[in-house]
Amino acid sequence: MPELPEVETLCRQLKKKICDKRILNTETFDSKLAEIKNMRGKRVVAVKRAGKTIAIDLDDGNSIVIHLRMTGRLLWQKISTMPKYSRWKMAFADGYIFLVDPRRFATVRVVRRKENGADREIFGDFELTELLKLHGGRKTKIKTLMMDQSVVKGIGNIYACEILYRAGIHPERIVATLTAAQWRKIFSQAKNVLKKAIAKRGTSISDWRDLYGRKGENQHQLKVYGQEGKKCAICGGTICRIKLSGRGTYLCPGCQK
DNA sequence: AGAACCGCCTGCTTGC
DNA sequence: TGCAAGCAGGCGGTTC
Repeated sequence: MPELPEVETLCRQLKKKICDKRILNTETFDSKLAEIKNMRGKRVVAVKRAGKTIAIDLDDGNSIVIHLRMTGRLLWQKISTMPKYSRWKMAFADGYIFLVDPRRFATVRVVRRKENGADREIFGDFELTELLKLHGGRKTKIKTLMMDQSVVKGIGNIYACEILYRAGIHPERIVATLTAAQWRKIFSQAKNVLKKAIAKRGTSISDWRDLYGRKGENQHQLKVYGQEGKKCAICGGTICRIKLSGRGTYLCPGCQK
């Protein structure tokens, strides 16, 4: 599922591919997306990521805001042949971008653009002291807090597991009981893990592909996610899987207390 | 207010 | 082999 590194990968590729280009046409193939107007004639002026959402800024002051949710993909093709599970497409002079999504969870909206800063962005205006002031006393579990997009944007299930493993903290740890040192560890590992995943063009554990249909390379860096039953690289213990508010969660019981 | 739960979806896996 | 049930999960909305 696309999280911050995957969406960042797509945005960088989109920027190179469609910036300053005119949209010749758009077309919807899914009744759930019937509301989207035709963006014919609009020129792309910027492509920006905010958390897990992609914003394609247009020259008329509107933005096409895309959220891929679980199984959504954006795919560049030179030919107009529709890939399986296509739900929407944009046509450019030199090719097409298809929104491909078998589960139909992905959303596309056209909104009036408002200048919003990099608030709650882990590589933006994010500040640990501010987060602690707002949420430091919460009774919820740390993994749940990390995945709450209103707290910090971009972290999903895979990276939450990987960050907490590297920080040596149990996903069910209650937020209010974390020490200052542990908070710093989580924050620095979050930046570290996400930065490395961006460099590897994302994690293709199931169906993530980039704009050109290629897999990422970060799945080879995973230490706990999907590694149930395997040996922990640090302590030699066995990686286990638990359910945390309905979501599959991977950890090393030896390293994460 | 804050935490937990539900529904949206459909391909894939599991079990009989 | 075939078919049904169960599973996966981000996020907005609802409930407790």
